[in-house]
Amino acid sequence: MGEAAAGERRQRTDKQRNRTHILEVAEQFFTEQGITGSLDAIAKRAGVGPGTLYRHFPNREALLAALLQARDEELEARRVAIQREVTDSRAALTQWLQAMGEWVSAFDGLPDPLRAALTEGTSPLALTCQGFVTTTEDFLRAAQRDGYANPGVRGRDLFLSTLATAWARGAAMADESSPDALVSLMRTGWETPASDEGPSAP
Amino acid sequence: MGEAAAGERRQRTDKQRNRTHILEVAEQFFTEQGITGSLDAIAKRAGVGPGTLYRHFPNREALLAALLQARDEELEARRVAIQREVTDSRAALTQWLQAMGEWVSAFDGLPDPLRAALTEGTSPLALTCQGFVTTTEDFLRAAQRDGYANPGVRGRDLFLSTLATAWARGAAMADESSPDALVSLMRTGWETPASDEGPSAP
Amino acid sequence: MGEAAAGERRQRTDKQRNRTHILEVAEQFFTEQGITGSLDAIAKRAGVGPGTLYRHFPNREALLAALLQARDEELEARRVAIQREVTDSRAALTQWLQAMGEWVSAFDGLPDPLRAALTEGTSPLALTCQGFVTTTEDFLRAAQRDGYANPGVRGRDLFLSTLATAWARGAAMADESSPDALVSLMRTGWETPASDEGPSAP
Amino acid sequence: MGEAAAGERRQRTDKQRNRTHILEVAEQFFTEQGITGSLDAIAKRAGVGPGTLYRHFPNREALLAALLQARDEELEARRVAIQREVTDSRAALTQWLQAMGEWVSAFDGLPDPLRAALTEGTSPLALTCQGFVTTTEDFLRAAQRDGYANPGVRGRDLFLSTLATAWARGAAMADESSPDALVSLMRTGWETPASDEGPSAP
DNA sequence: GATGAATGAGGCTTCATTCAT
DNA sequence: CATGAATGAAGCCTCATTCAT
Repeated sequence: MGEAAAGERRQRTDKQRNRTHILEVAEQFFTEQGITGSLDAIAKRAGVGPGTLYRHFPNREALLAALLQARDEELEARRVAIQREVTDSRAALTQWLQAMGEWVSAFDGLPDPLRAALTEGTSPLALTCQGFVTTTEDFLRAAQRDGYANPGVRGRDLFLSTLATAWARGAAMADESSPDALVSLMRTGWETPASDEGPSAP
Repeated sequence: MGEAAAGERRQRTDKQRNRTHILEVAEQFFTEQGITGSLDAIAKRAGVGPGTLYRHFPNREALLAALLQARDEELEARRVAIQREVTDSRAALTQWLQAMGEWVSAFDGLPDPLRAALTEGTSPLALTCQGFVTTTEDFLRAAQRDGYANPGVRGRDLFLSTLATAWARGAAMADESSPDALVSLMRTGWETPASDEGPSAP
Repeated sequence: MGEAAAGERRQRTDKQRNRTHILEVAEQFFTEQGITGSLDAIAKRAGVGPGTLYRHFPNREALLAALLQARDEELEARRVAIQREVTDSRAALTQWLQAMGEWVSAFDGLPDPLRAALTEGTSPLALTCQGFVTTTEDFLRAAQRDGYANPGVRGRDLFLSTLATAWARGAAMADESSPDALVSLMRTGWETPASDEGPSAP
Repeated sequence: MGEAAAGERRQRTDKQRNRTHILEVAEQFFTEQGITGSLDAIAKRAGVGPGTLYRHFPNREALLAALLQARDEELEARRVAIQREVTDSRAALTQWLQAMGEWVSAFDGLPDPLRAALTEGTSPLALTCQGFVTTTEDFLRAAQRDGYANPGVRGRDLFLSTLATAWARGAAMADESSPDALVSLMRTGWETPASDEGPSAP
């Protein structure tokens, strides 16, 4: 218990540095093994006791949230860039969806807790999700206003669809073309645009 | 064949009965608790030892595969009915996608192993998946031939998309409109059909 | 997980023998360390995996109950002997209380779960407790009928008091005379019998 | 002493204030949750670091001892009142025992460390216990001198018995009559006063 | 073929205690 | 002196899988 080898005790490093280090390790770990890997293993790899990990991040979701927050800034920057540089609201929405799609594909298994957070609200990830939905709504609204996007579509649906697409991409998608196919499906659907008359020759 | 010893036949009968019973129990169990519950619990509920379960189905996927195969007949019947009764290839594809969507939503969590089976091929579920893809291709080909479906779309993509939609539906989707929204998204996409000219203001 | 070193796998011994062995080990362990020792440690000492211990005894109380059941027979024999051989109902009650007192002092800390079981009823120990109360009531009733025991006293109180006395005895009672003192206190109280007149000088 | 630096005095004052606050919080905490709760939780609730708690009270027993010492004054007052106002030594002893019984029931689980302290002597609670024993001896001696209490009884036994009774009362004693029953048992015992002859009708 | 006992790694979590700052 | 991050042993429990009977 308390009588741990005192000599071996890791010097108290700067808390922030430690936290950062854990995050780095977790990032790598999740990248390799997906987000369901053991937290203890992360602690071990980071060279800290499980209690330390627990102190910083009381559960997997909290760790995940912290991890994603760091990446958030990147995405935020991308969002700003799109809004600033892409004047075409259709292209803007497309690019935003792609950026978001990449983001939620960061780790294998990530879409699952995000989906859960979307509906449960109690998760630390809920805020992140909400932000995504809101931003998507912004882009979508512009596209709809310009007649580029179907009026019935909601931002939330697009986010969920993006999650689903990322989920489908999964860990190892042997078929490289599928990811794009799904994105494209989400964009144009499988149905040919309804022209006034029926198909050419039934 | 016919002259098999009575004892052997009796055994076979028992074994078959056992297998069937396990499947029934598993079906109920998975329906209630999702597909990630403990196999031991299923064995216990079925009144057999875990070894027996294991003998029939060496792992969770095998059990799942057998379970789905049993349900297959229902879906197969639906497929036949669609092909026989629905002459419009677009409606046929739509109905098939819906049927498939319901099917892969049978148990909470089912889309995950199905996706895995789609890419790994070694899974006992792979065959099932392949059957879906093939059937989807059939319907899709007809719709494409009639000009109802975009030519670039592949059966595999539609199946994967159906899986993704089922995944998004998930266990508890508070927002009831989302499932339909996703299906519709998959069908028509978010983008407005490209008319000849661009939107009012590019 | 499942890929445990197969060669080292302990041969499946007779289940009963194994169970008995665990009980023996637990008995010794609890005797040494009190009943709050780690169950994992018991498993380890018994040379079985924690799962095995858990299979036989799903929790500490169950293990305890099994352990006590074995001792129960001994106590039961003692009860029968007292009832058969001790004609004096006062002596009989006294002896029974002593026997019970020894029984509940079997392990350090045992009185705690027994007390809990007495009030909660859901514990596997509840039955045991109830049996004690009932038997105590039998002896007590006889003593009361013969005018040896105060009418207001209830069997349940005597059992609880016996528990409390055992608790007080605790692990290490340096003062050897205290246990007896408490028993005697429970028997005669601290107050001098109320004679007709008050004391000599108030 | 008087010429101590102002800074030092300020520190001392702060420290004292801190200590007092911790005690208040601990009192409430133990009252709510029993004495086995986590010390960290107390520190947190008190708004100090665990190190601070530890500095003031090197372990749970020390904290408890300090806590009880604070409550001691109340009991002490009660003792004085009894000694001053209750002239009947029997009533005095009774009242003291009751006061003490209430005192040791202050927190759920308190009797355990007190018992330990009684036998181990090294505990910070030992002094408190010793005080109780001594006071009990005083009251008891008077009662014995007046012929109200049995000569063989010792103060220590009465204290231990009081502890045991408090333990039996425990957290949730469904049966409301038991506590009183035990107290009364301790007072008069279960046995009818030994008259010269045997019982009325054997 | 059926059984179900056994396995045991490994997940999560808690918390008394230390000690750098 | 106060702080609170860090420690890490240790507890509990689960469950896929094996294999003697």
